[in-house]
Amino acid sequence: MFEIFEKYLTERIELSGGQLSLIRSLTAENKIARGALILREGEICRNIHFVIKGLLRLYRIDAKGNEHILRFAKENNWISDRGSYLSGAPSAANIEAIEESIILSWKKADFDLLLKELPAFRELMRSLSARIHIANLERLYSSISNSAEEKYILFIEKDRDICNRVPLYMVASYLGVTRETLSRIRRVSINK
Amino acid sequence: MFEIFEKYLTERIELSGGQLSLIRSLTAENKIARGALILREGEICRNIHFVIKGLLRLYRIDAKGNEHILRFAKENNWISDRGSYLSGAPSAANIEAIEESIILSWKKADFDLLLKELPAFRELMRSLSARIHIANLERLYSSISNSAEEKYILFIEKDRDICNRVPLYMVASYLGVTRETLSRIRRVSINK
DNA sequence: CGATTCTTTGAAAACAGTCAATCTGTGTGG
DNA sequence: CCACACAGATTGACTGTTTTCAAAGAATCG
Repeated sequence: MFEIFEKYLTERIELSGGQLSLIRSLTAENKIARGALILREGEICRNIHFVIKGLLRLYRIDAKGNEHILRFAKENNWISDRGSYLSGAPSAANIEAIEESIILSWKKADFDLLLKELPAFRELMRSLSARIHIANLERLYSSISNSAEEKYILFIEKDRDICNRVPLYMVASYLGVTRETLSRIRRVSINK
Repeated sequence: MFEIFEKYLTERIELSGGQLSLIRSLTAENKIARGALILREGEICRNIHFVIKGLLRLYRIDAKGNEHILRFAKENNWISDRGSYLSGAPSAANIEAIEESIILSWKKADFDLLLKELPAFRELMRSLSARIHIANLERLYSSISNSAEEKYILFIEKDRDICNRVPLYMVASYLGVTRETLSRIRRVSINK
């Protein structure tokens, strides 16, 4: 499965055989069962992950016991709780596999080594990080400026694939509305 | 005014006199009148700014003509439309001085040069960028999981200073509610 | 003081949440 | 192959929250 990641990398940056071997030598591969957690609230996020296959969600549980999904991660996406990963503080979030998934994982120390040794890799991470930052701002904007229905429509347009792969109550949780509200929005939207 | 920025820098990273001179030589200082825009919707954001004094806001105007504030920037904060700045695409946002402000500005090419030449500076920017990323995620979480009143309370706790310096309708716009709603929330909150 | 900008209020309508019940589809064990 | 259990989705009735629109009250500033 490392080959898929190798392809991901070489399509984006130039790496020598030796550099690829270095990366490979620090990479762990894991199969995650549907419903299993790779990060649990209260734990420190000590790894960064890359999704080879499958779909995961990062979510928190609020004081009332409601789940709120902050992000989905599918094939070719990176995932971790960045706050906890960088600060070493306990995470407030859970990361769960929605589908049976295959992921690659790196310990923070190893990943830092890669960033240090491989400028191109570091640059790739930086540009990804900028893109994610911008995407988050867009989502924030959508969340303060759009109605629930508009947010739903934007979400299908932007992430149709994810929308089709997760149950509707997770879409609702991602959008910040109840499942019932989403259900009613859809009833109306479909008749348009 | 560069001295204030110099202090900001030297409190955070080590820089030689020569390096500071290099930075200074590429820095432009500007005074912005209250209400003036330093970025207008449709323009490309070609500069990055550092606020020495004053307060600015970055906002967008939606299809119905409503303003939505994505962020405030006060003393010692950086501001630009990162999406437009990095991609060169026209910006969807405006940046306006809420108070008369003094800012330092760098052209993208010059700023890139500084990032390239000064590893410590680059590292500082990277860590700031990570912090902003995390703060944005928190805000997104708050926006999907909290009621309007909870968001308001969080905002005063976290940004009391800004809250006191801007008109309430801007707080409302930042929180994603109407001014009337914020007014009613406050009436209730104050009696608690 | 007068003009402008900002804030508050009221009443009605639109929107979203809650709770309880029902419906649908899927898969498992008998 | 059927029946049942289970997870997910929908519906209805009700409640609560937020918006909208229009008007009136502060506050600020030249």
